[in-house]
Amino acid sequence: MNTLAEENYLKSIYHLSLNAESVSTNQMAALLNTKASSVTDMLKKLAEKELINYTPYQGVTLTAPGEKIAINIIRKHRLWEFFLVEKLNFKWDEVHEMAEEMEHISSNELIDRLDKFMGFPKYDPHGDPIPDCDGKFKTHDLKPVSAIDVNAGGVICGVRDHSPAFLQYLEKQGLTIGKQICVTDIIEFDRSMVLKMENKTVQISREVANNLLITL
Amino acid sequence: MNTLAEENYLKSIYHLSLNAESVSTNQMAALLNTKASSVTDMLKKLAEKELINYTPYQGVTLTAPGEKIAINIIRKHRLWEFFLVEKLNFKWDEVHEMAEEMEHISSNELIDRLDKFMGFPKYDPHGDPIPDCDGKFKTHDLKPVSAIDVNAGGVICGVRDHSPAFLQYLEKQGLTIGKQICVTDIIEFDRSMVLKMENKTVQISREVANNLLITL
DNA sequence: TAAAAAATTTAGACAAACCTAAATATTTTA
DNA sequence: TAAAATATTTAGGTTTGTCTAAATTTTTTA
Ligand SMILES: [Mn+2]
Ligand SMILES: [Mn+2]
Ligand SMILES: [Mn+2]
Ligand SMILES: [Mn+2]
Repeated sequence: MNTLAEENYLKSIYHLSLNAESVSTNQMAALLNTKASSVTDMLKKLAEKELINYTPYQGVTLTAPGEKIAINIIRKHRLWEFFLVEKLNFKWDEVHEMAEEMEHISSNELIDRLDKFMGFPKYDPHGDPIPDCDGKFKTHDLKPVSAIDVNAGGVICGVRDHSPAFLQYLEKQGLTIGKQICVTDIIEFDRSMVLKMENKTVQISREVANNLLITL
Repeated sequence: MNTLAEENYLKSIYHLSLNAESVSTNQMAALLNTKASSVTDMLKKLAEKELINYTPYQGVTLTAPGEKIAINIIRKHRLWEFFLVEKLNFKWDEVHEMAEEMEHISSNELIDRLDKFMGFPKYDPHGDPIPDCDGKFKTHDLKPVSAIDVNAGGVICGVRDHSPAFLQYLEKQGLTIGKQICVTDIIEFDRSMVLKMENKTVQISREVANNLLITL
């Protein structure tokens, strides 16, 4: 099928496309921890296979077949993360690197059975939606905590930053998926936010508030 | 750590070493579906890393570190096969290729937790022993059915041939791991064997008898 | 035990996926 | 709107793991 490198490039293009019309060479190089010239080489190869639309200097978008492959990789990534947390008791900050490897196991039959084995979960441990075997999924409508006002609140349903450092911090504060929060104050000096939770109050920086997502 | 190709070579050397003092270049080329010259290149590389003992023209053996790596790959292979059969309901003839990929997932913590999740199984779906996290395992003392006499018998505990064709054939005849059998007759003409099982009788060729293993 | 046959290694290439440095195109800014 | 700055591509290499063809070593056989 496709090589591991090709799969990682397609997945990166998909992720970066969520925040912009088209994706630039440098964006990809930064995300993939590689050099712009290496990205250009791969873009030519993916364009040759008609998995991306590529015009030199103008950035790239996925074609329909390219997007299908990208979504399938993401499906595998998230299902394996769910497995690692729910069945093998890993913490949500420990699973990403393992899933980066496991997402390349090729069998679709395997992943469909894994999906069934776990009861067709809809969201991964970080709150991200898991595409079904046809690539369909719905995102709930999320807002960063930083975007809501005093006395408003909601349920924590996702994170923007998936780094272990951030996830560990949230865990320690009890700010995990499914928790109800309410903003009780915004400190004028640095715009940090005071959150009321079921049985305690925590104060988070603007930076943290930007990366913590809730549903209203 | 080691590349996927290196791991596959080490594993092959381990498997071939079970039937001979040292392993030849051509044996490896046949098993790995590659050319002898490619094998020579890799042997130099593995010798450089001190994972094998290699004298040109004289074949190879694993060093202690090389064997440790090989056994760990085999541990992963067999645990994933067990998972696929016991948890995802694959048949024993369907899992080998998937496990060939999964055995290269690098995390040992993952495999140790998988082991625990499944209750520390001792044998894989084909009857092969699963090394524990220290690389230790014991093989039960097996004989091919072809080596036993009329009126002798035992319990099916392994296979020598892991091909889907052979495994499917055994499945169809009910000759699966754990079944009790007894040799009731050996046909003089072609030395095929008649086996009595719990509630039926089957006749198998010499070829099949050579590849079916039992404990006495 | 010397030739023939077989096994193995060496030499020289190639594709994939990277890299650095140089060239070129695009965008920003004065 | 022309420099300057930035982004991207091209040119030329490297490493890994493969290949074919040729050379060499070992084993078999007559
Ligand atoms: Mn992840
Ligand atoms: Mn995730
Ligand atoms: Mn197997
Ligand atoms: Mn097996």
